[in-house]
Amino acid sequence: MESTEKNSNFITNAIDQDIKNKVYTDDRVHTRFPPEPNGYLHIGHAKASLLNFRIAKQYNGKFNLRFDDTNPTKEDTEYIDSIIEDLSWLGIDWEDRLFYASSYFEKMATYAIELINKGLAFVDDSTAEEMRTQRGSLTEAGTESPFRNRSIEENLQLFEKMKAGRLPEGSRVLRAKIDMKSPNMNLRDPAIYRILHTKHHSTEDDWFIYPMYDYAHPIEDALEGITHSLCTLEFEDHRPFYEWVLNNLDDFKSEPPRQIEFAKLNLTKTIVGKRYLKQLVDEKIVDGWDDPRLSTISGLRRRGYTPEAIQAFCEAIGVAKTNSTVDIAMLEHFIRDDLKLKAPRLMAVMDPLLVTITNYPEDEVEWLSVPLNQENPEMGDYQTPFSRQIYVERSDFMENPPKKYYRLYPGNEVRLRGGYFVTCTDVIKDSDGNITELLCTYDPATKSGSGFTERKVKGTIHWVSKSHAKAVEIHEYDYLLDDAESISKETFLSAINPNSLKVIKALAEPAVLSAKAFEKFQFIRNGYFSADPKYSQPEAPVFNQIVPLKSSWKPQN
RNA sequence: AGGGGUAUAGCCAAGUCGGUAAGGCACCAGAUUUUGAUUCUGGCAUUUCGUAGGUUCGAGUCCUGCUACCCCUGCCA
Repeated sequence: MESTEKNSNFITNAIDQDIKNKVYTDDRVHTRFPPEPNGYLHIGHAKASLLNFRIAKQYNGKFNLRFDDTNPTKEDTEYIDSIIEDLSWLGIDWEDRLFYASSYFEKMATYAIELINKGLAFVDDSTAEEMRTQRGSLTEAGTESPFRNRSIEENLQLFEKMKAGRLPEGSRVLRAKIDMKSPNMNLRDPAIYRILHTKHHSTEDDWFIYPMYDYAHPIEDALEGITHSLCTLEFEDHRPFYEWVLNNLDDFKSEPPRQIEFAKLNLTKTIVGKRYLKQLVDEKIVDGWDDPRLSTISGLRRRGYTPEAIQAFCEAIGVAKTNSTVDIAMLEHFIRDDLKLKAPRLMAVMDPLLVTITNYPEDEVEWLSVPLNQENPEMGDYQTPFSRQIYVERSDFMENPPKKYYRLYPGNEVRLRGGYFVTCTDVIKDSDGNITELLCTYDPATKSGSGFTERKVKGTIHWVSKSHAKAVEIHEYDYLLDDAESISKETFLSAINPNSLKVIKALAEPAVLSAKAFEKFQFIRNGYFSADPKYSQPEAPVFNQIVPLKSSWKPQN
């Protein structure tokens, strides 16, 4: 259910202050998540969107979804669809508040004219290179554009021509007139409108000019009545301009939104960040945006992660201003935790070794009744077939076991989960010395559920009846990257783990065959698995390993 | 003439007015266990909060100086 106590963080502290100071009418809180539809969402977006959504909820406020579609050269409706799908799946609810920055284009242009009329914006003919030179450097002041002091009248006329599409792309730009000597580069007369004769996915051919993010964003926020505009750390330097825009526009004098910045999410052993994910997709290093190895929302979903696990993870990592890298083990913890009671627990053998139970009748088949999830009795029992020949995991037998090896070895007795105790009597090898089969005997008195308590056994292993075993393809994943500190976002491509996908032909008990896409199981002692939506066929599921089970078993000497 | 940020355990992270370092992950013990899982119990910052000083009865919190790391010179967001 609901977590009883919310962790406080610097953002809720700031909101609490605003409430104390009565900054916003009725102590209202209104947040938003403003993705640009130019790619797929990843776990970092999950953090940001859930943060905004939760804060709104926590203060009985409102939350908007807004597509920041101000750059038609990069954006596409494909991304809009995927973003809506991913956010819905994550459990985020924007009710009827789905907005597009592009629907404010007319108003933004009107506000630009207001700035021109106030002498706060001018049309610049300088080329991009000239502007770069004018801007100065981090340690040197910039110089003013020769077009900076055009008359308001001329600026108005030129801006109108830009807007009407009568000026070529890139030929002019509308700039805010602030301070070329500012130590903050973002205040050195930033461009607020550029000419782009590109078809926009939504406004199509209506516009020839498009607003820049720094200009558009405060207006979008203010128009929607946003109170707390949460964004990532790299925008800290942009905040003064955000405030400049709102301060200089008459409509936004009262209760302007407040920008608060937080740190992006990084994860160990993988890469987060749209730009890098796109590289992996474009260079076909992975199987599309929803490759189960990626940190995209669609990838995590396909891998088998649940919204609940991602929500719990995002809550647990908190939010702060420290640049940090969260251990991927934390993400894995939350999917195990979520699936623990939800997933039926069945048996599948990844690397089969044949076992013949020599004292078990040739043609007999017993249907054993086994709980689907011992920790969740409500799930009930199911039937699984047992017979004279079974497969066990090759790693569950050792001819010369180390100390504290509880599994099968010559002379040792183990429990077959849901079945009987068996004792290994013989090892059969081929001419090369490879083990091809084990001979065991079973004790009929030890049947599961019979109440047998006379002796105990240290090890319980999983198995599958040979004649009932179904071949099932398993995709087992390793991390995309090492944990090495030497890996940076610039060099990560060369550090990609070439063996991150391992395809296994496993043998599973019959019950798994009916698995539908996204259906999840625990394969006992192996981990959590989810039926892949792309490769699974009716009665022939392909499973993605979501995460292995934890194990404290370490072979010693 | 540079500016803006951040430093609390292996990893996240809380720490209102200065009052004697939450929680989670990971890890380590032990108990339970028909999964070496789960569950449970205990351990895990007192030459301690990047560092050196200062103020104070008392400092992670206040002051001063250092250091390290991140961000900023798109007509991207």
